Amino acid sequence: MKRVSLKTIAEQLGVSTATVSLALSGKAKEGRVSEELSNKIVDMAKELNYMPNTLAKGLRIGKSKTIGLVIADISNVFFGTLALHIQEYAEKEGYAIIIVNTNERFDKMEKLMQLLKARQVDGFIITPTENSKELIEDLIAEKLPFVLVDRSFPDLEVNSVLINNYDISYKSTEKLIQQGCRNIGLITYKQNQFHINERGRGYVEALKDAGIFNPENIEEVCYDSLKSDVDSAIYNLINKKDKIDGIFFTTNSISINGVKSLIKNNINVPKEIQIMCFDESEAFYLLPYMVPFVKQPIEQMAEKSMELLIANIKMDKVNIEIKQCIIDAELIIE
Amino acid sequence: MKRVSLKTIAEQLGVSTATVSLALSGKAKEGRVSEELSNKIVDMAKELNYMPNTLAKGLRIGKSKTIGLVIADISNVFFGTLALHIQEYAEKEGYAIIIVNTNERFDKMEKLMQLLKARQVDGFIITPTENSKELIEDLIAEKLPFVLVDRSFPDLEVNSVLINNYDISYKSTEKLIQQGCRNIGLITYKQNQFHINERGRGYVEALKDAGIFNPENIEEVCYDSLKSDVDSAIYNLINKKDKIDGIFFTTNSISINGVKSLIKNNINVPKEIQIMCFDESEAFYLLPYMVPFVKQPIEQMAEKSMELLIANIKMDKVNIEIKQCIIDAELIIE
DNA sequence: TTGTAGGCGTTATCAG
DNA sequence: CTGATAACGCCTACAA
Repeated sequence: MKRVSLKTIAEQLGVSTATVSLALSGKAKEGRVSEELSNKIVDMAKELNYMPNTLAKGLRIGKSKTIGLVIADISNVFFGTLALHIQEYAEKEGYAIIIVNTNERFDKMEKLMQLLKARQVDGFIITPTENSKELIEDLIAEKLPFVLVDRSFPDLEVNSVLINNYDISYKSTEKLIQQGCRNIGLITYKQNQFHINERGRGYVEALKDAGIFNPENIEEVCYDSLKSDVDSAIYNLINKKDKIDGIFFTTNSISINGVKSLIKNNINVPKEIQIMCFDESEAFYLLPYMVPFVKQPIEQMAEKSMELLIANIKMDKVNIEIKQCIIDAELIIE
Repeated sequence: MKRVSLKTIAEQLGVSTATVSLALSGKAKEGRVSEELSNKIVDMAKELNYMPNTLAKGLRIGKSKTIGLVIADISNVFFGTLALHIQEYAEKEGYAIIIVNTNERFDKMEKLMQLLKARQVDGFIITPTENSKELIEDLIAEKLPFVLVDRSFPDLEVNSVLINNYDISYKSTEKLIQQGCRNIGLITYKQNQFHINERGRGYVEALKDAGIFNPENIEEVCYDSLKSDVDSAIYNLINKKDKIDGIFFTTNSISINGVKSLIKNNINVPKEIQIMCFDESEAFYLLPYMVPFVKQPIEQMAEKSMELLIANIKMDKVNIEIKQCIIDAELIIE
């Protein structure tokens, strides 16, 4: 049972493939094919269950109608949700999504970008790994359309969709202060990514503005040994001689582990220590107290990313317009 | 800046594209191209940063080296983790993954399957939506390679990778009985999917074998109104005149919501009511007691699925061998 | 209004 | 050992 192609239909009807192509791509209306013939062709296509070969089409018109989605880890709920919405918007626009996971590793990202290029993706949506600026610069040099989401490089003029990391972190820390905290700790990643650093900066500035900043209250953890690092961080914070009364966590993974660790240490939240988390977690709803958190507008981020990317793809590598979008996150304290 | 193709290299070197193709696909060794020329070609390819066009290759050889992954909801951790591992195994084998989300809806699944077929995917890995048997039968009729994961249709002879749903559910319920429960409730989906029904059956049989089955202890909830349905289910269970002393939840989403609801109702777990959940959740680790759960071997499921699928793809639509794999889940009670 | 022909980038076949 | 040439399925000038 061979696949049915334009040729199959053409042969059945004794017409040329060109005519069939025109009829099926709706160009009959433009007076290119008679209505009668056009109808016959459409009927036959349906009868044979014809399905255009996207590969051939892509080869011919130089567009694969495919977008490469490069993320750190699709099993992380934040990225999973982002991917879900990106896929849905993409589908609406006729694009398919090829997903790849970098696991936060530069070498994987490099390899996977090559793979996606070889597949002639029309564009990329990327949450870049630490220190991957050069890979992004490659894209610019090659004039390939792309959008960075969630993360970016401050000194690179590229399309990006971010949240207001600094502001929302400032606001979160300020909230802790308003609620009476005077000695607030921070647990963040030891790394070099702009979006994370901005969160830390928001924390620092809020405390400085309140005149209660203490650099010793900052704990850094590593992605690869997260659990134990967070445990030590919490240990350090709760055993300071100046008693800590608040903690700001800069990512969802740190938040979950931090809360877990506080519970393990029998810390009474929020009486002894008040907290402020990044990202929602269903886990929080199992606790007897409301866990305040920064809610990222994931769906809008997905929508905006697709919008920017498709706009860029459409203007076809010429006259590329750069847009840096900031979408406000929301502080949920109920 | 035009893309570099075989032709570009051929022109630079004054040889034919055929020779370039042979050299680059490593067929020089087979004595088809002189080592000297072959080296020159490889060097030039590197210099020009040549990248084969997967679309063209796919068109030519009739294989896209792409696999369609059809799942319910990539933002669900279970599917996210599955997707992560599937992508990694696929990558190792030179395949890319196009992910689509059905949101458990038949019409979406139908549409998305068409989309994937048009993209000439070489095979499918599918977690089929309820009542989607006919779509699977279409695949069989079209002789397209595929594997069902997590879910299947018992009366269909197809490749599938499942867990031992009946056994592990029997075992879980039995465990509750051993721990002293005598009046055990069930919360499950009101639906028609084999894997879920098997979990229910395990529960029923374990109770029957112990002589303590009571059909009134079964509560059914709907996917579309999960939260409120689970709340009512819990309400019903805890207000029975024959006091419930144990509950078995058949999926991860039901488990989380169930636990949440028990907490809201100030039920003392496990003193008043012991529970048994499906799938791990980081949420469980925030609770002051160990939440027992059924741990699915997600990575092995991913590996096995890819293995089966690739084996099927390789034997090229002829002599298709069907394999139904059951991988044992594990009861984690610490 | 319809058909012919060429080409997108590859690979496979067959000569030379 | 190397090179023409055809073909994969589709689109699109251009010709008829």
